[in-house]
Amino acid sequence: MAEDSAVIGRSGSYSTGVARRREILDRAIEVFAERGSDGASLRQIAKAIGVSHTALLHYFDSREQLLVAVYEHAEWTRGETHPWPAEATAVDRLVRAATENVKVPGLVQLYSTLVATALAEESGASKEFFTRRFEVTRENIAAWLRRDQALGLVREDVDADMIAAMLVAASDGLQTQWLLDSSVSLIETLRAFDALLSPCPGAAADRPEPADAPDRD
Amino acid sequence: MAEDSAVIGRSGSYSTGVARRREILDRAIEVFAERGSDGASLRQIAKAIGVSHTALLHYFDSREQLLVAVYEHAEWTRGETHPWPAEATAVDRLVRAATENVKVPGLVQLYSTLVATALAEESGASKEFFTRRFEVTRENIAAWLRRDQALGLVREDVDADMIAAMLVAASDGLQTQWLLDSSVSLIETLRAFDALLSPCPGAAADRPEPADAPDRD
DNA sequence: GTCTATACGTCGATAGAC
DNA sequence: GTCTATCGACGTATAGAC
Repeated sequence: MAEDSAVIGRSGSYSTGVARRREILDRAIEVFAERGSDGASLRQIAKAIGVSHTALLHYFDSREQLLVAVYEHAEWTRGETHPWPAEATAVDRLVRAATENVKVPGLVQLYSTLVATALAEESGASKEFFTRRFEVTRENIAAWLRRDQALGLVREDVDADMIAAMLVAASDGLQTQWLLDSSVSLIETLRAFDALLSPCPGAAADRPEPADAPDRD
Repeated sequence: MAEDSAVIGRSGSYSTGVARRREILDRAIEVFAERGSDGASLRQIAKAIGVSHTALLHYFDSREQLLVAVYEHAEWTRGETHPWPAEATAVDRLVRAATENVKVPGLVQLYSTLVATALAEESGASKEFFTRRFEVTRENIAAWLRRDQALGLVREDVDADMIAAMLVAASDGLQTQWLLDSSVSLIETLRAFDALLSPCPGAAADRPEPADAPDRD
């Protein structure tokens, strides 16, 4: 992920390892995007790439670690492209992420499968990855929420950390419901948080400044 | 589920089928509650019950249908016991359901696994069961929300059906996060919906009655 | 109807040859 | 680095005992 940028510029000889690893991940992402996580056995992924399934285990310790790496790589590849406008709110970011996710149902399926695996195991690659990932995601959203609060866009009588967990949960859960029944209005429902989180018009309101100076802690 | 009550009271001879089926489900629920969904292979469940694994397939068409039946039966068994106080709000009910769920992590794991399976398959028992289940759950919560709105407990500027989907999603997602990291305050975060959904103090407010007359449709 | 025994194909994983 | 061979466990199907 970050490590290879320090390696691939070298002589080109032993960089083939990480380059090949990346090729495998890129191709595996396509497999998931096209066929979903149904044909996701190690042997079927290997066949789609054109190698034996044991070859994959030379780059990844297990099937589970391969799948986690695929999801991580897909997320990273996608996140690289377009920057965020500075004025985007926390809900704005959730909405865009969800919009992009539903375009690739196979990856949402993969996400759901891996989270279920993480819940079921005593310990393992999935568990550690997703525990950490939820933690980071919650922290990011909480920071945006605090900025939104400082800007007067979000009511201040709620705890940003709790709302962050709630937003992540709602986003995940709504994507699940949407995949099962597309009549569930994913984006609209996420947008409903705008109304729930906006400061009440006649509220007490001893807000410090009208805008502009976010007092981050 | 409802069908057997019309059968088991009969002569007692051919009712042994559904009785045995029920025994299997009861024992399987214990297995999941004790060991989670890790040792959830057909063969391991059969061993815990004390029969060969093929015996299970005489009562259930496949492993997947057995697992769905286990979850359904566990949910039904639990729901039988205690009635709801009439004054409980939609959020109250979510909170109690979540409180009971986290007492049996194995069943939450099973739920998560089955939902992931439902998302991954083109069609199948899990997909149909959970699509329908989400639909029913959303409708129930939406009805409670509309009652809460009529009672003046929930703001009326939001759509009950959308909020229902949001509440189900948040509840599912928060249970997932809680299982991975118990520092996430599941109940408190669900309770935060009370503040988000309560009518704003100084809002426009052309509410019909102060309380007391829920106009159910 | 209830259940065991057996077999088939596939799975993730390992060991060792080239 | 990639292969073949092999392992035990899996879900499923079938035949037949009681």
